[in-house]
Amino acid sequence: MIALIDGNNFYVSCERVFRPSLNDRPVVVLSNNDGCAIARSNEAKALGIAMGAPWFQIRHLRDSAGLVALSANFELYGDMSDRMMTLAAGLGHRQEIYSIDESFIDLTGIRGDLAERAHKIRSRILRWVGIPTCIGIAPTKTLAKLANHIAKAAERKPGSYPAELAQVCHWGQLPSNTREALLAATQVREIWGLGPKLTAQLNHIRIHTALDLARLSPSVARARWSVLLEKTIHELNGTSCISLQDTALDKQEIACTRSFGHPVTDRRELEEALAEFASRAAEKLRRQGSHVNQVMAFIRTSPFRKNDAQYSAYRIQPLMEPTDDTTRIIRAALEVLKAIYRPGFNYSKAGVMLMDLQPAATKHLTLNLDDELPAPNPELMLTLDRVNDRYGRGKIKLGAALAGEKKRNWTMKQERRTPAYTTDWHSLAVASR
DNA sequence: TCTGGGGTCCTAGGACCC
DNA sequence: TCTGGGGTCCTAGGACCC
Repeated sequence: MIALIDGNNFYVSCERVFRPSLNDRPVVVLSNNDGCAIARSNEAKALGIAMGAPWFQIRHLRDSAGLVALSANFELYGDMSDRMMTLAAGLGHRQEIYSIDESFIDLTGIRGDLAERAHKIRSRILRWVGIPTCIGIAPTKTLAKLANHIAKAAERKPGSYPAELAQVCHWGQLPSNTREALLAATQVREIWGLGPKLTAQLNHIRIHTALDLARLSPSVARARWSVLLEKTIHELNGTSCISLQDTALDKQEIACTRSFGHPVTDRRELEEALAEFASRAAEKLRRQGSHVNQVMAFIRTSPFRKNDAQYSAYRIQPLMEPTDDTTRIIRAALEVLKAIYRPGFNYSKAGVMLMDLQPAATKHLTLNLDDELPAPNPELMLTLDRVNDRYGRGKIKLGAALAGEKKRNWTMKQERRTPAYTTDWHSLAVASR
């Protein structure tokens, strides 16, 4: 059996731990730039706020419905996630951390009543970390996701599901007619791995529910669509095809991309933004212990500004030799900008991606293949990372990423950010007497 | 006025080989 | 009129995830 445990409305729940006054109120957490809602409390969902709803479209609910909006505070969420995951691991012997708020846990070899055990872990996480969770238990990952989905729905809408399914749903314990009824009540779109495109195509051949899909021939699914859909069908029928991945693999690519707080036209400003993104990406690269062979950079206008002329371009810059040196990575990103920049556009977004990564250890000899480049400087990079780890991100930067005299239109808007309660001494909550 | 960011996997098709 | 067959590797783009 496999369990899927995840935090309910995770970002909102993290904020509520430190601001209990947000309980029972409609709350959303906004994406970078305060652009759109990326987490919603149950009360906010009840107001009809969709995932990804632009803030300017729902802002009126502040006055009419008491909606509270907060800027995303990823430092806080990451730390709360670590605490939650550590306790969740107690469910079984192996854990796959699937996202910031979800993990799969292998329950093989665990004796006793699994649902009871899940309830215990759940209340421990609630008590010690303050995050409410739901748990699905099933023989495959796809069914565990589905069971988790049911556990949440049963908690949120008590009338429409059997009460014992709320919070913890143990698929394996359900009678087969109940399982069938639940599959029939689940829309195809809600199944893990089925997005809008596949859903539309399946609906077209009159497959609407999880039960319909479970009855589709796997080989037909493979021939007409792909091996992914074939696996999903097997998984819905209880045959495990997607294994637990309990050791985190190195990233195959590393990206840093941002939308700008205001439109940017100036080339100098784009240079500054790309240099900053390249630096951030290089830090992630060194933390993973990898070297990069190709640097991709892009700039684009906003497709939402219908009256603006549109332009979007990217290019991949191969490096002379694999490196983790910020200076070289910035240089490559700026080479790309030189090639793709066109004046006269309102740029709204840019980014740097590091592709074709390899472990740093496999590089045996260093050739200085390009005389014009300064030699890589590992000591400088080490110092840079140490200082920034200790005193906060971006305290020291290389010249290209420094602000010019101009105002920085490209920086993010974050007007409603809460403090980093758990990772910054100066932001600790104070208990007053 | 105002619409996120960071990933993975699969497939089709082209280049190239003998 | 009619112009092989089979294989590998790589890449761009699509679809999906949270």
